Amino acid sequence: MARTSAYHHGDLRAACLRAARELLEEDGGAGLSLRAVARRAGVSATAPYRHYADREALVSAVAAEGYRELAAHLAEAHPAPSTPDELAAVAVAYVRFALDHPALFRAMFAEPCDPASEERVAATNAIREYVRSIVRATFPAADAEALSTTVWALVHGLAFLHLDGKLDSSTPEAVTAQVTTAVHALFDTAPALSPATRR
Amino acid sequence: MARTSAYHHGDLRAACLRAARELLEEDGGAGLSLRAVARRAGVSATAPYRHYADREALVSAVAAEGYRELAAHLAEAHPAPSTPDELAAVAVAYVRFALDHPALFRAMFAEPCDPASEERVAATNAIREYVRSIVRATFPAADAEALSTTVWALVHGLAFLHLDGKLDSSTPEAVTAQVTTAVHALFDTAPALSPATRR
DNA sequence: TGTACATCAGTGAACGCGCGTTCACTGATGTAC
DNA sequence: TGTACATCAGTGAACGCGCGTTCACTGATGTAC
Repeated sequence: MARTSAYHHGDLRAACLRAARELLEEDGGAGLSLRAVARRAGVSATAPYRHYADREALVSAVAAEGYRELAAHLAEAHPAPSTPDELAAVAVAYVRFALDHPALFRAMFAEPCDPASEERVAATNAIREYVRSIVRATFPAADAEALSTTVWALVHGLAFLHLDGKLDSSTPEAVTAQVTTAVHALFDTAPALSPATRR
Repeated sequence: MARTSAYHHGDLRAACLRAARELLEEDGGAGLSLRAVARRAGVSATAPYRHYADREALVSAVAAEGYRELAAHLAEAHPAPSTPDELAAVAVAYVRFALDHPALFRAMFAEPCDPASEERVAATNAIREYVRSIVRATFPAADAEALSTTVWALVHGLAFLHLDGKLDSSTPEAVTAQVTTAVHALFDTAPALSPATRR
């Protein structure tokens, strides 16, 4: 900890982010106020204003962090997928992330995004590029632009429908099965798109 | 109007719903409070409590109405789709509905649904059944359960990504093109699923 | 048809709450000489 | 190495706000006789 004294916090900016994340996990999106964040960081209600212009700025920063974590989580599921099966594993990771961090995921997507937040725009572009590169690797012959939109939408929709209880999310296995089935429905019967590596 | 006097409103329940809808369209989800609804309905702040147990009950009623309207809107796009093209038209209608009523659509999906609201549960089941019946008509040979999940997720994901500005929604044509392309990506290259009626 | 009365659907004052944000301030830190 | 001073990062009181909800109430309506 760089905490140098009781007065000067050390790294309040990061502490606010951490507090905001905790509030999201515990109270859902409703509990995410600047005052609550300050309270949890053990600091006066106005201290965060030294680091964030206003509430919106904090929320954008949280969302951007979420995007980065999501990207890392996907990469962890498979660093460079190039078959439908590997792609399905990444899809499962995407949905899992949403289910494991529901309030964060909602904060990232379920409110109008402030286009003025460069950090946030950059982070979502990174996701988009990541999906595109996977599709390119998996289906070199296909129109990567169109197909990657389709893939992203399918997976994103699965995430939200699960999040909202429209699909059975009672066990991790049920989720995995549904996501895997859906991804295969998109690809397995599509010879024109099939990659060379397919069994 | 059944308005029988200035004191007794006549049909405050319906008026609250209408007011809530207007607030959603104008102010987005943030403006949807019981007090604002009462104000707009021209009634004291506490009058709505005669018709709704609490704020949550009102929101659920609004969401349920939204589901019913969405269903009607889809049926209008095509009463009984049975080809990929017709299904694509319904998909476009789904996404259009989301873009035309963003705050309503978010209220329907983007917050944890109260499972205690029977009206709401029934309405979302209706949507699910509707999607399933379309898939059954279009692909008699397929596993309707699995495929309808895939279709719904794809379309739902497209709706949300457009809503959040992750896809180009600048013109209705752009949206239509993207949705149509995505739906065809799912089906056109899938001979095993193709219906008899396909060209 | 007229009246007494129960019921229904409103009112309005009041409660306590947490919020975002401003402001003048002050304690701690770091830098120039 | 010591000191003066600018700057930085906090504080805490205060602002005005809108919210959900409660409560005792009252005006309007409808029904039984």
